[in-house]
Amino acid sequence: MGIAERKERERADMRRRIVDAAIKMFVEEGYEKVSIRNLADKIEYSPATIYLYYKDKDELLYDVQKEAFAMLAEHFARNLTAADPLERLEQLAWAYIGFYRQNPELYDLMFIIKAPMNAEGEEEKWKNGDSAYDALYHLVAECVEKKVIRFKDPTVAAMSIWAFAHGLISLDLRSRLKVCKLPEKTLNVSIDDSIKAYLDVVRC
Amino acid sequence: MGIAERKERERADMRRRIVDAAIKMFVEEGYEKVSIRNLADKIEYSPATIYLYYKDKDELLYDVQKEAFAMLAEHFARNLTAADPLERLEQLAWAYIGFYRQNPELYDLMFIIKAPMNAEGEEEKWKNGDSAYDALYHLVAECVEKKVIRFKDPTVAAMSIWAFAHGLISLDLRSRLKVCKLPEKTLNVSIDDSIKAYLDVVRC
DNA sequence: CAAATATACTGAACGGTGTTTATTTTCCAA
DNA sequence: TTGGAAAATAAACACCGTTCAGTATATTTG
Repeated sequence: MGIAERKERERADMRRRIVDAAIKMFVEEGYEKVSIRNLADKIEYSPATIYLYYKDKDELLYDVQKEAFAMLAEHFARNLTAADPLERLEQLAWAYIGFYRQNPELYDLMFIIKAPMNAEGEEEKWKNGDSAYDALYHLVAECVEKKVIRFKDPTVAAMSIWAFAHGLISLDLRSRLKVCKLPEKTLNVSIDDSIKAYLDVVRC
Repeated sequence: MGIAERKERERADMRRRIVDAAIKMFVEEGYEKVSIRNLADKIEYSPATIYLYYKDKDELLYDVQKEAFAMLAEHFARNLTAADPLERLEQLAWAYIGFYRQNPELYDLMFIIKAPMNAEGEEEKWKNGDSAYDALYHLVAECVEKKVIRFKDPTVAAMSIWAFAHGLISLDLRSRLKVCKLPEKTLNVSIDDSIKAYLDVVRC
């Protein structure tokens, strides 16, 4: 009777193996190289086998995205140490951009690439981003309540702050900041300066 | 001797025909459907012919992107009417998001899709975005100079404001704002509210 | 005007993608 | 040991961007 349980365990193990290989490929070789065939090669199975464990590539990427968000959550936990909410908000901002700089390909999957959002049938939810957004929301809500930032509504504040950071990052990731005509060397500096300036503007 | 000129004109005409068809397909069918084969079908030539006029798809999309930026420039020209710089900055913000709502697929090509940035050899420039960025920069610089916004440095200010608007739009375009748990109906309202709140925060 | 050459175009192929199906191999219970 | 279920796969389908050999058309030359 332990057989059904073992089968289930083996199934979970295989899904783990697939997702782990995919994460590794994302980080080491980039999104473009993560094809079903390359992935199958990496885990030494045939491409068709992957479809016994995932209904399509979108569903697989949804799981990879989930893993990436778990990494972000851990990163936040390590870096959000201050007691003061405003200080913690600054730590959140730097942790966020720090995560992007360490894992640009994963950032892409989490916030830009369309594929993983096609999983989860019919606009139900998108649970993967919940933990990260909740962390932001509750922190921002505390800042609004204690009147340390110039926003009135916590939902609007959270959306705005997130949008600003994501906007900067995604323009950088897609080479659109070239237009600002800054020497390549000083571009990262300018991004950091923009974040500092934003925090100054937002602060009460 | 008019032959060389006519040949050149015919070549330009063909490139026009290709770009026009591509723009049409972008707007009507979306990025995914714009394949060389579909495009060739649309203009009633063989796929190989397109490669006589464009070295690869990236170069073609670069020209489509250029066309899209021309449309944005026209959109700005129609909507930036106020004399007061702060008021004009608000008009710019609403014109920007208005353009996105009218042409989400083109916005994608202009600011998110990687392909067109692979054209133009070796990190030379990215001229397509110049006119739009210049419009933003000069307006923001005027606002900084006249001390109507809470930024000190115009470059940082322009980057920040652009990043905020783009962040909001690109999160919306890629369905990441789902996480904010707002009824679909009120999501657009929230985006508008965020922009209004941002303008309030930025204003002196 | 005819022949030679340059130009414009295309059919077919190459190597890649995600995905499906028919078939084979492996495992486990009777 | 054998029959049937489960797991894995080889091969194919329908796409994709791109290249190349070959054909048809237009132009220049003798």
